[in-house]
Amino acid sequence: MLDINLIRETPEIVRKSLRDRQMDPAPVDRVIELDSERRSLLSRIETLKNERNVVSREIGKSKDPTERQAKIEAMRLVGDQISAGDERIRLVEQELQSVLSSIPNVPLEDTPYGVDDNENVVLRVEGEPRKFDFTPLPHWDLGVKLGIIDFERGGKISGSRFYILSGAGARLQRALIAWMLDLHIRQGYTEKYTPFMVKEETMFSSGQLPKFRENLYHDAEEDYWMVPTAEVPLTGMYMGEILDEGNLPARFTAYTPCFRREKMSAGKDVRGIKRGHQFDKVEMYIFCRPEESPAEFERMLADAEATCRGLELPYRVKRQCSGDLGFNARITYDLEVWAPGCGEWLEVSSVSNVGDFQARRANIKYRPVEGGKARLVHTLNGSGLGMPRTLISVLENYQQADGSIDVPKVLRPWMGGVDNIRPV
RNA sequence: GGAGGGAUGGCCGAGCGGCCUAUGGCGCCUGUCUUGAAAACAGGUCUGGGGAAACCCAGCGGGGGUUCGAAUCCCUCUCCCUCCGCCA
Repeated sequence: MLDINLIRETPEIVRKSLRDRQMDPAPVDRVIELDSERRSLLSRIETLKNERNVVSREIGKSKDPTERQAKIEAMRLVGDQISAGDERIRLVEQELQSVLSSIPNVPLEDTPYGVDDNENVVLRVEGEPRKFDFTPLPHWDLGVKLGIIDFERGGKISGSRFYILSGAGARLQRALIAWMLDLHIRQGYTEKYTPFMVKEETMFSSGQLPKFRENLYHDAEEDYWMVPTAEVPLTGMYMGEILDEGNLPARFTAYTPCFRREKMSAGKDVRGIKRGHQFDKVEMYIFCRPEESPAEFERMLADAEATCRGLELPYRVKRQCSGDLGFNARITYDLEVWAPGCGEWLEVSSVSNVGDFQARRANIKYRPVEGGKARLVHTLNGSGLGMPRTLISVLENYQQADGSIDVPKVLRPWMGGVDNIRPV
């Protein structure tokens, strides 16, 4: 959520942000109207409340029954006006909240302008794509031939966009998760194991609701929401809290499955395991002081890149253009790894600096050591990395002419001595 | 699932319709005293909103209600604790 003062004082910045994101700037003007209506109602009703408070106290002290009765009558009328006024304020505030919380974060000034993801800017390409002396297979062929991905039975038990990883495939993914978590711990993050189902309030805090309702799984009976990313419980941990400055920056890493309905991407990426309703991800998340968030952002990018380097996968770094930038983010870098079998760059990580946007919504502050008012923290999130796509890239990059797959060196300690996956 | 007990400021804890405009203690900050520290004493110490300011409004787990007036009474929900049952 944006600071209402930003909209009051410099609405043009927010209008431009919406236009750059290919959105209608009209909500900005609605916010301004509602805000001024709210303030004029407030000053009127609060005056009445003050009167009632003062007179009620007099009633308590008054000994004269006639005077008492007259004041009670008068205050009954004032009370009616207050109730009516409070109701109007409630409606105005409700709409204000709803409009305000639908406005996305303002991109950093140097964000490249672009209409959609086709205009994201490639900043760097790292690593040499491997030269094959045979035609590399896509993972859906490799997986089936090796007996490590079972698409048919995945579909049988759960429907489309589900699969079963089997034997060395399942173990390889588990090795990736364990290795990544340990890497992030060495990089200074604290591991968290969180609930995978959360309350509605938690979804709202991290900005998933109300905007992305369509993409979430929800248990109506118990009102549980299935997390679409670990960002949700990690943000939620501290909602409504004031943190000690001494604990900042606070860096966390978490493995969670992620559940997404993928309604918006119907028909896209249906082949293979690139886009499922359930996938695993290791996430990084940082709470920090506002002035250190740019440096933490660069650090997080480096930490995410270290996973690609460790796996020796060729990858490239892209900066999201204005039209592709996520709702919460001021700046986002995407990491894409090369998958030689399907011939694509696969997005395995998005690293974002969210500024105080999520913190305002979730009401997460810190108390400066030197005292004074609590200030909003800045939050950053980044995948480190998304599992199925990393797995795809590992399978496709490490495939051998004989159809087997070499296990990347860093993963071997988790593979029980297996360094090459062969057909079963 | 059943029975009972709780939820009040950073923490502990009083408060049971109007001297609560939230007592007291601990912690923390500032001052006095001291070479310095401790102790003692004095003052301060929550969040959000409105206002140029003075100041005002709201908040005692969440939501609703009764009343001129609610931390306090009523309804409801959530969470925590104890015991019983069931269970990976």
